[in-house]
Amino acid sequence: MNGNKVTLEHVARLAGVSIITVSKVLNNKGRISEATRARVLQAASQLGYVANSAARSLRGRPTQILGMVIPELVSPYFAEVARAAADCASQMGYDLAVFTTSRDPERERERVGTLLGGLADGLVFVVPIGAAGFLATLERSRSPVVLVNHFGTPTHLPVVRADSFEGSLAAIRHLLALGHRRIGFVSGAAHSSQAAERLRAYRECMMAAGLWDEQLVRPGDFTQQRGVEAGHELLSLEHPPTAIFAASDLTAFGVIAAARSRGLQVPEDLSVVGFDDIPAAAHSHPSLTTVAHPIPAMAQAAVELITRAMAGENVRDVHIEFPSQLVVRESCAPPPSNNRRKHR
Amino acid sequence: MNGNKVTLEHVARLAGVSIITVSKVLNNKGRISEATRARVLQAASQLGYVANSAARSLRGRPTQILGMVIPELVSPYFAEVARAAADCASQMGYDLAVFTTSRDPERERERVGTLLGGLADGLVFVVPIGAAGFLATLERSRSPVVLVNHFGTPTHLPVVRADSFEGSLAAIRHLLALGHRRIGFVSGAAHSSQAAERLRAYRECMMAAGLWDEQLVRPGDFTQQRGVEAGHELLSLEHPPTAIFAASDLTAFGVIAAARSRGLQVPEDLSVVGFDDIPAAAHSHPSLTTVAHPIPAMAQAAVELITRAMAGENVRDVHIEFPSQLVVRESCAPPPSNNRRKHR
DNA sequence: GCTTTATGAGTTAACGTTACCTCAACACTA
DNA sequence: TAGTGTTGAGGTAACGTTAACTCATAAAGC
Repeated sequence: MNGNKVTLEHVARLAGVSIITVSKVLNNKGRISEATRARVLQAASQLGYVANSAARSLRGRPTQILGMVIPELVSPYFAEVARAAADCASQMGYDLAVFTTSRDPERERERVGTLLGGLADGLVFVVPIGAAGFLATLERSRSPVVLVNHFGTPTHLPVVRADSFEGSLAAIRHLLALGHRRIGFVSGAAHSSQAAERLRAYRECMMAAGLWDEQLVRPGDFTQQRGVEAGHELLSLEHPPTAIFAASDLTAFGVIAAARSRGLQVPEDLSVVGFDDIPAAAHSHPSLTTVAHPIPAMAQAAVELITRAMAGENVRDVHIEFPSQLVVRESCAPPPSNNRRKHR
Repeated sequence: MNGNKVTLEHVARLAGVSIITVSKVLNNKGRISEATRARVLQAASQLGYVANSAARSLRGRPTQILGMVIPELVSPYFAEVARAAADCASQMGYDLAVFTTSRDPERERERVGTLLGGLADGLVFVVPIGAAGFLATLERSRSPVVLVNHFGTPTHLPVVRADSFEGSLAAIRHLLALGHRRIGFVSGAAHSSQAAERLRAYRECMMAAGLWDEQLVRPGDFTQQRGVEAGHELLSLEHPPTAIFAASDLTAFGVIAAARSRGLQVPEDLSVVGFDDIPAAAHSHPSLTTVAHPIPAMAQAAVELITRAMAGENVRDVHIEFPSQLVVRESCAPPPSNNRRKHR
């Protein structure tokens, strides 16, 4: 692997001193004569010595590193969370080590272990899916951990999360208020608890309004590609929807692309609502009506919680929930049938 | 810090076996009776045991982790690089540990040490600024390292980078071809070698055309906020520019915002070119003409190089340069004075 | 009944680093 | 001169884990 690992011993031998002396020089500890110091530094530099942090952390030095385990960085939502957390951590004098797990539970467990086993002083765990047994283990280990967006099994671990239900409800009600009656839904990835919340809000609202139609719900996976496909599926229905609520902004962009390729105008012929409020949502044309999580505030809360936990404060059962909020922009309008009636 | 660290010893004591036996059970090595195995697993689970990866890596096990050291995740450019690399790494069976350094050279050195010192099998180092002595050290250490976007001191370490000069040249020539004569420039952060390349292209091109005017160059820092300020500065000049080339897309958005707040239309009254081609550039209104780095290809190349290096292949002096490319969209048009002349 | 073999468990040592201690040499004070 | 303090260096042990051994015990083969 690593051609020739340079250790303290190599440096010590070259400088003609003991290992301990080298360690002291490099850590600025103890009293060392200028001559020795110079010789050691010269030797270390010559050999390209880099301290082995695994060994160092094994000796119990705090690392000033916060760990973050997150499913992926590919989706803008997670990228934003990582960004915001890195920002907060940096402001508090910590560095953030971000690990992606590709949603593989085994890997997740490993990465969490890597981080808590000496590498990081604390851990922010962005939970993709309720890993019940794992969380219980984590809980018992009493390591400084904060869960972000955990919706599954109840836990005593501190949790920071954003509501998806209320915001989704607001989105559907917004469409209903505009006069829409056939409202399609493209869901998020099957394993996501956030996706489940969004679907639940859609279902409850539509059922309460007596507008529920199973045909109007299409499975999705948060991606733009799937948005295109699902958009075509919905718009090919005998009674196509006049509005579509997508479980992510990317999916919403896909739906819009599908609509355009069929000659439909957004929002004149089709209203579209997304979820996430990624930066592109504000810059797109038309700008996208969407539901926003307050990501910076969430990251701030998570980092603050973890530092409090590391300081020894008891944060058991601290649960902080942030509201989601409908951001009305340009991608929604009254349904075309209403307009026609008006014009006649 | 960590309330009660659970080690193999604790598990062993509870299960009534030796430390080694526990290690064997948890690693599926050696021959263990079913009864013992069950007891050990039960004890480990009960105590919430998580292996200390520092100790483990100290014993020389490969970690299947690639390290990435990157200045920050806040700017979309770096976020995209991290995303793309995580994607590639994941496809090759590795996880990516992303470290941000806030551009602090001391931290940078530390993080690189952390990663190479046992945590990661290899390192992708996204270089913010030429840290000459550090790179020499790294080079001598013979660790598997790939530099991304290194432009400073020559090195034998493998380098993957994207050109900024040619793309910037193309951007300025595009504006010249449209008829612009007064072209403003908002530079990137002072310490960035990429920013320097962009400025160099602007200067050489404008000087060659006999259009150089120092007033037209404003210092920037890649941010949107600074784009707003610099935009106002440039548009307040006695002879304001009819086009502005910004060293980043965010800055370009800032310039556009400044122009709008002064009642100017883009691109009718002011043409704007950005740099980076962040996702929002395609979705903005008007969509942004910009210069793109082929980030996915770069990430792919970097990850491939690092895996080759880890496999023992000699990658000394391998330098791969990707071209930057002008992406023409809607934010540029002929200057208004030209139109007037035509109309008269 | 004795050797061979399989099985399950434990021992030892080492990875690279650092906290804590010891120790030699020398320069002061009383 | 003896005692005290300062300076510079080295020694020992420990962090948690695991590879390579060793060693009992019991089953199988002759």
